[in-house]
Amino acid sequence: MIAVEILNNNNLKRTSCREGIIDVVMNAKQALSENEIRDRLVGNYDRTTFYRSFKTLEEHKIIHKIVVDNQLIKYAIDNTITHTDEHAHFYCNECNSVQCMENVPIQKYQLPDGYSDVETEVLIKGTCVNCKNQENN
Amino acid sequence: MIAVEILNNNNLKRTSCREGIIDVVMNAKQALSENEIRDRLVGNYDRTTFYRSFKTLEEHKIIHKIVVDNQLIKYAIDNTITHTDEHAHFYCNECNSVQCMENVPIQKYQLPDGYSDVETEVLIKGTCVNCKNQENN
DNA sequence: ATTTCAAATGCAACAATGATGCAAATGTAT
DNA sequence: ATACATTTGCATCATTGTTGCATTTGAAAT
Repeated sequence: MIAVEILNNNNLKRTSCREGIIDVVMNAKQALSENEIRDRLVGNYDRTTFYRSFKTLEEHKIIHKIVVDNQLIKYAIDNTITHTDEHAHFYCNECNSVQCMENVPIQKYQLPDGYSDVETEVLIKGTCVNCKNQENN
Repeated sequence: MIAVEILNNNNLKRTSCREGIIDVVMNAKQALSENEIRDRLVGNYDRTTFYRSFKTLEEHKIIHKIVVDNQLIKYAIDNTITHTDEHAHFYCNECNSVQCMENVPIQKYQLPDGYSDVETEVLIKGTCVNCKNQENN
């Protein structure tokens, strides 16, 4: 799926800012922060425009936020776009990268009586494979 | 354990702001937002003092943050104080409350080769028992 | 109880971020 | 090509995170 199609499917106007954000996020191997995305965008957009484009894409569940300790915010393409299942996210304490663990499904949690769950977020923190390999050199 | 002991154990000076925050958070049945804690405090403290007290208590792992969608931040007493295991947190989509699910332990996730995990955060979103009961009335 | 000194507070100030109103520019359906 | 609703860019404001510094306070030593 390409950015334009995604916008059309969601009845959103195809503006270069929105298109650019989707392209960058879809092609990234890792989740990216707002600044990382802005740096990779071709055009230069007003802070407000960028902020509103993000908000729109989030509201339409095209991209989603991953928050680490309320400090670091990274964005990734949503499951509904890539047609993958809900998955855990991994945060590397060493290189501060965030990765979608597409092969690590969210497990089911047994809640006390009366509670019903709709969605579960899992953030695993540790050392990623790149940082581990570097240690061995 | 009482607030003064906790401060002593961590080699922190016993100031009324710190003591107050710990008291409020320990006695709360749910995790509280910064404003909810401030409202329940007896004294009136400068914004910076309050902010720095929070930071200190977090750094010493006396209280911990729970973040929901990077919008809502709630605080609760840390596991190391209450001597409970790591547990999932529950966010109620209806009343916006955050509760520590002390009886819902974090499950183990199998990561791809080369990844090592240190800590896992789980946030379950849904409807809490209070809100469910209200629906039936 | 008084003295002493490092630590914490309160205040000013600044940066970053979230948010809104509005005129101008742009996308898209006709 | 035209028309109109949507989006953009700019100004502006609120909130929050952060730091420097003079003053105050907690707690240890006397």
